[in-house]
Amino acid sequence: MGAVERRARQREEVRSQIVDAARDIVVNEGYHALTMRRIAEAVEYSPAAIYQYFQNRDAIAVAVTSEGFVQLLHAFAPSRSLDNPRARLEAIARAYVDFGLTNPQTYRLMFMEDPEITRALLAQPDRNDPGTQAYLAIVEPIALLAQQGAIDARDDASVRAIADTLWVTVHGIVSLKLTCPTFPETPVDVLIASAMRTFFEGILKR
Amino acid sequence: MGAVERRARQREEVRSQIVDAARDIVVNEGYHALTMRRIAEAVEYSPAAIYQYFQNRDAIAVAVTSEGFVQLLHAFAPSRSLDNPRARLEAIARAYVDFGLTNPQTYRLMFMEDPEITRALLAQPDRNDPGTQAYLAIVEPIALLAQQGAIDARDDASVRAIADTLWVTVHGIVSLKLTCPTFPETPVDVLIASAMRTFFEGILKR
DNA sequence: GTCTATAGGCTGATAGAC
DNA sequence: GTCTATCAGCCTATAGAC
Repeated sequence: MGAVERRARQREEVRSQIVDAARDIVVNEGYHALTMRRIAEAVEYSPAAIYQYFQNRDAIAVAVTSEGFVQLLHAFAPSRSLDNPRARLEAIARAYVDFGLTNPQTYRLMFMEDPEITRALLAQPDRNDPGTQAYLAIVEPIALLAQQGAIDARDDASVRAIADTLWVTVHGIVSLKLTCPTFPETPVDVLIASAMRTFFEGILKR
Repeated sequence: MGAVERRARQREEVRSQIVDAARDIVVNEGYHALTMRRIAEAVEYSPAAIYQYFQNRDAIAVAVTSEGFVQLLHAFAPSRSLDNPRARLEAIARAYVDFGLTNPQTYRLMFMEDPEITRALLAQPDRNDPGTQAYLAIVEPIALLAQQGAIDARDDASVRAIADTLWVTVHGIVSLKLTCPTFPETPVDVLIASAMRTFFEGILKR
């Protein structure tokens, strides 16, 4: 026993060192700085060696982005204990914006940079990937509100339309602030409060 | 008369040929393809000659982006004839999303790529640049609604907070669709209808 | 003003030795 | 598996001839 498993383990070890190094480069210098040479330098291998572990640079970028979705899902964890669906949604929305603003380069990679990378992780029908899980964390409380009759949403598509409305709002806050930090001038906490208030006033029946 | 003015005119002519070529490259291939060599090839000059007209590549990118803001402002023009502030806002919001989706590479350059380029055009106190004009096109109808007592907005900052809420919403729709064209699945016309309905239900007093 | 030539970098990816 | 060496490009920007 052992030799095969040990080698597989060592291989995984090196792979994760590569992804760790790549993540550090992206976080500190942005996606544009993610080159095979820089990664190789960081893990103290030759650039050629990296290709034994990843087919190309894109595959490494996808691995880093995938980690980002895991982190985002983790950022949602505390909110999930809230029973009240509105409170949960609001906590998730704030966690989302907070995640994006505190991990700007990761967020850019996940949602603003290369559609191919984003598609590789979000466009799959697989309902167990972290990206879809994060999405469902938004959909579920909305479905609950619909069930309770608190909002108007006859079918599944209507529930998802409202969830997507919330998603584009928080994504809009993050992505605009990342590219235009000073204009518009509304501070981000005021902006998110206004957006949340407007959203709930807009969807809740009265 | 003549010699000095003619040279200035010719100079402007070449400058605008350069910007036109740069815009075509961005529109057809994206910002990453905007290189001095490609621009020079398109205008049939040597790369070195371009530096007689622009200090560097960034200055050309700023000029292209600036044109984008002019185009955006033009896209708003038809909406401005609408007297009803809500109808005007809704028309502007739809024009905004339409502009972003039909000019994806220009939109990326304006709002999703390089914060330096965006700042060069948006962060100035100058209230006459097209970017600020476009922003004011959103602020004004909101101020009107506030004046009419249709919404709750005591002061200027509150008006701007609501305007910014609308802006991040439409920006969120465009920028998410540009990077994730297929996920979320809500079609863009349904999404914008939901977002507009939610926004107005959310801000209008009843 | 415009050119050629070039400095001085950078990139992803691969062949072939060990 | 890992290396060195290299292919085959790409880039911005400038010096200096004309």
